[in-house]
Amino acid sequence: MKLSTWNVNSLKVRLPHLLDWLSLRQPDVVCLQETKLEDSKFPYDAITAAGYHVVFSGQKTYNGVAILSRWPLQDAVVGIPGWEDTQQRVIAASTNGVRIVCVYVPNGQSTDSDKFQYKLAWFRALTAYLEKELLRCPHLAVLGDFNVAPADDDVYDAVAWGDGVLTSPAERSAFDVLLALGLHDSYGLFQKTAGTYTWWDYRMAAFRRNMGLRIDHILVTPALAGSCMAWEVDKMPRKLERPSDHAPVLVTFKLIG
DNA sequence: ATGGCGGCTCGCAGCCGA
Repeated sequence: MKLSTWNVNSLKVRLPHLLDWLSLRQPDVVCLQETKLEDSKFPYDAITAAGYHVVFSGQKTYNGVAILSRWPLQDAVVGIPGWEDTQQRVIAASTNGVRIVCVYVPNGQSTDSDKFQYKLAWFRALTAYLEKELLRCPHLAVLGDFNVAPADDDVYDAVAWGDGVLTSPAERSAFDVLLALGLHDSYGLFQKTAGTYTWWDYRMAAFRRNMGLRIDHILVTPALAGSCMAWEVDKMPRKLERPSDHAPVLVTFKLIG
């Protein structure tokens, strides 16, 4: 079973890349972020024609999330239940016995902004939500763009980034609190390689110079971690013309059944 | 090194992302 996550930065623009990538890599489950599409404009037909079931929640211009799966998707839940949010950043569903939670964590803009306070509040709400979900779902994975580089090794120049947004102690603490619920960052299950990133700025030839951050993550319960065989960031789509600034991340599981 | 890039919009400039 192969699970993946990809911030596509506009599904309208990136649909050809996505369809090519699905055909090439054949992931079983794909979580998408920043679709930037109203639900009425979601490319449902193209994705089902590619052999995937899909659930989605979007809005105009910003945000928007979706889950694609080879298997039927059941019990879809949009947003964080009981927590009001006008921004479409979370969708969850069950497929092939695994609870999938797709997240697009707020960016935060700068640590002294209102948007940063929203980011921290959002993390608290997500944590409370997942705490309950974990009680009933031993096979659960949280995939998405977390907008947090958990450690200095996840930043091409930790000194330059300092305590700013994406690397601040407050955000790293929020991320750690999430893991403390009983989730593993699947990247940490394997040998780490220096310079492993999932996002590169469009500017400054950042991708060519590997000036990136590891901010897209796949978190898994202990039951899933035990069958996790591989973690990978696929840099190929980042090399295409008009790429997303994020590359897809994949994990492979050896599951019974 | 946040500016350069690239997405979006009742667009032609400004907001937002990371």
